[in-house]
Amino acid sequence: MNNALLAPIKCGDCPIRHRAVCARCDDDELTQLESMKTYRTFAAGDVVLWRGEPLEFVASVVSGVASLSKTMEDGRTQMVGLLLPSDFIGRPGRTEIEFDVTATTEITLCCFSRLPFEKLVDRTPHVAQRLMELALDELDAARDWMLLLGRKTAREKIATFIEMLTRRAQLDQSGSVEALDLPLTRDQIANYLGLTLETVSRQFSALKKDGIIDFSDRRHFVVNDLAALHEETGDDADGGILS
Amino acid sequence: MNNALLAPIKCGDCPIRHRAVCARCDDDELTQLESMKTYRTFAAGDVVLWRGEPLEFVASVVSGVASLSKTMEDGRTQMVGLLLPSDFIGRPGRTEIEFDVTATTEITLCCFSRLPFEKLVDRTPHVAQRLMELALDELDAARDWMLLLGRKTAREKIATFIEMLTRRAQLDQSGSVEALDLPLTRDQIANYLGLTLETVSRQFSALKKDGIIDFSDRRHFVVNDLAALHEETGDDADGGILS
DNA sequence: TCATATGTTTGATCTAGGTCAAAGTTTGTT
DNA sequence: AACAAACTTTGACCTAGATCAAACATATGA
Repeated sequence: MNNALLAPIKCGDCPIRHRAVCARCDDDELTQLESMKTYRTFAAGDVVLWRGEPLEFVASVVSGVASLSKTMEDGRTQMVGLLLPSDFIGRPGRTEIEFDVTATTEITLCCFSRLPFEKLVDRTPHVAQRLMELALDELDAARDWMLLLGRKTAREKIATFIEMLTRRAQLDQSGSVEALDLPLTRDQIANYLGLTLETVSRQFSALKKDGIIDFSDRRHFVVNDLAALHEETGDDADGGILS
Repeated sequence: MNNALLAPIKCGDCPIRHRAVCARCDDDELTQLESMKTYRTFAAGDVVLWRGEPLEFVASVVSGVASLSKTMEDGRTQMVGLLLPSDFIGRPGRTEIEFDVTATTEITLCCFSRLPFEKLVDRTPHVAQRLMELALDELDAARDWMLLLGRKTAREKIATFIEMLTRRAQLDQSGSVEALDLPLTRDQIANYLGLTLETVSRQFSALKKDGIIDFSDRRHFVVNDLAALHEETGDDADGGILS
């Protein structure tokens, strides 16, 4: 199978590459997708989807960041995923989700109505194949995170998180060396890493004191030494966390 | 779509229902599957697949239990999944895995060579659909486990684990009330739950002291009070962990 | 501009679960 | 039966990270 043909492509005027769509889609398919496309914007803090709510659309993140999270009865919450630009929301064949999706920054989604989209998927096996790819990528990411949650120290967790944000930013913005956006509050980061917000703050301070990162303000950081940062993640040389 | 048609069915003389195969498979497809089927048995402790090793086969677990695990350079390990009878091993479109698969008890797999199986999948969209279902189930299970690893106490983790084993046993053996098999050592359970083996042992002792479970020997337990056990899991009434 | 709300940092203290150590159990082997 | 290897339990102690508390920033709005 030709991998180039499976590479994600741009779709209309979206600034991102839709991972669910690829160069094997013919013009007719792309036109159909284009015609069912609508944009939706949510403010930081808005809930995009509640757990158990019927799914009306699938979507790609065009800009901004959203979180997937699970909450226990007593309020303890754990993020189970982060949606960054170009990530896909949708579960082929499922009509609901079992976690909340919340915008952590202002976010714009490129939405496709679920039913027409699924009909298109049923007719086009290579799109179905691509969605399977995405599901397996998410599964790999979830399992990497299980290792992080179960076995890493607070410092390793923070280093892994910053490295992941840096990698993603490099992928998307092709290597700008400016300060990067920290799209979550300390509290949200804590919920992502299985820590408390105080521990997150302390570890940020420690990494800063050690000269590995710097903060221009509390929502923007710079990595001074990527190799040193990687050393702190606990992952082996080639790097465990991807996507 | 008719759900009954998507229910897993028995395949030849396997004592389990293959989740990857369903009643929509026609006789021709079933015959093809039957012809590419081989059984493999591994002793407790054997590695079924190493991380990074090319996948030669996909398989269903017929009997016994295997674990999926990730290991850090310094030896810390975290299980990222358990394979119980009827579970499926295989990643459509992927040629390798990024975790180790190890038999934790003697295990028998019903294997299908990967390439012929994938060709069959490509020809039969409903099997592809079913594999997508399985991937999404795994993803849901992984995310439930992320909540467990990130936010639950040792006691809640142990209770959740025992409840999960009990649920699965009820599903498979239709409600026998005898002692259930504990298919992992204390050390393996610790690696599954993000704990140490000593903590696992102490929590087992505590639950026993509280009359919630009993041990006939160290590899067999009885749940005296399922409702009380559920109370200890931290999950809400309807129960979070499925699979 | 001041006031109030929302985040963040830092310090002091506490504790769940880890670590270290030793004694029991079970299982398999000769 | 006796020994060894593997696994489990229990106790004593320790520590990473949680909890509690207070000061400090930064933003929003009247």
